[in-house]
Amino acid sequence: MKTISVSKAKEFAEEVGIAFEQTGLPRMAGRILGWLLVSDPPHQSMEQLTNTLTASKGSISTTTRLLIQHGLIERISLPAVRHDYFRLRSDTWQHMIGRGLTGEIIMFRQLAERGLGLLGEKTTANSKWLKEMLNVYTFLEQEFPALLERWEKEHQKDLQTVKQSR
Amino acid sequence: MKTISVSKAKEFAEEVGIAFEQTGLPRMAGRILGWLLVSDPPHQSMEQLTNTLTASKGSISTTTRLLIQHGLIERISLPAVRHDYFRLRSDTWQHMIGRGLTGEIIMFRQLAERGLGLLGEKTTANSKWLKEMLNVYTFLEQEFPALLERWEKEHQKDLQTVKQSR
DNA sequence: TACTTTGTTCAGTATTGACAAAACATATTA
DNA sequence: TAATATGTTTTGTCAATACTGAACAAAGTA
Repeated sequence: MKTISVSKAKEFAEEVGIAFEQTGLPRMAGRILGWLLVSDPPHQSMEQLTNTLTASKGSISTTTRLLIQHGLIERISLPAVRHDYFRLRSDTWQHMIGRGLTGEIIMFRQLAERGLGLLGEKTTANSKWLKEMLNVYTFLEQEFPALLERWEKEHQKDLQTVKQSR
Repeated sequence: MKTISVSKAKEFAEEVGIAFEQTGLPRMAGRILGWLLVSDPPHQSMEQLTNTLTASKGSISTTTRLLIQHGLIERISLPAVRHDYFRLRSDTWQHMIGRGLTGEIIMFRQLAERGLGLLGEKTTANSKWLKEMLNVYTFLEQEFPALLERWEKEHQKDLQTVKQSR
């Protein structure tokens, strides 16, 4: 029976921190997510978070609120327990994808529109370029959700397979 | 005949700057891209860039090099002209997509793998979650290029339509 | 060879933003 | 009401980094 190494888990939390920093969230947000991804149990109190991540209460408090607003984690409370716990939401990856990928697609589609609006009716090398950009991102904006739906369907099958193999 | 407003174009460059900042590039990189998207002519000298963006030579020099490395712009030189020009590459949007969307997909797929590696064989609430995450991002990593190829095919058709309508 | 034009590199500055620490607020138990 | 536990908000500090400005390099012109 292999027990998970806490120090390795902390390293992992740091890595996730770096990764999420690249997506625009504060590093601490990624650290919390990273830890919640591998912590046992999957729900952790604020005290546990401050200890394992060696961060201040204030930082954890602010960042957990941010993550809750983004729909990535949720606060849970147990009866007869003073403090709350945080855990990943079951649909966190949907939100991650929506915030990152879908958000970027929409942003660039809007930029292309604005740029074309500036150029007006004139057809220049630039307008040709911008039209192509608008074209791609509009396409992605339509097709990307369809792609995710396709995954969900295939995923349903996977789950059934898992059930059968029990 | 509507002439493009320079001040509006500068505003646009600033907006693109903000947008690209969110994707991890320096703001100045986005400003340059934004200006090149609407400037007339589509190729601009370093002096023109320093003037319109009110930025220092050094900043433009450093940032154009960065953009060239990323494959987003290219340096062009005209015969009998001392200075060089910069312009968008025709395949810039492919690089934008690759850097942003594809990169993010790969990054998160790798994170899920690392997390699962940490948990080992144990099946917990977390491992179930991570497996799902790995599942989605692996799916996206495979299907996203296919999606782009599909666009390119449909795009070929568009171009032919344009030719016919001339 | 001097001079000008063009572009790069580097040192210093300024700005941004994440974080810690402490003050503050709220609620629970005694 | 006092005392304790829990969580939030705010203020200040520090670090990262984009940017400016100046020194420097290279290459073309007189």
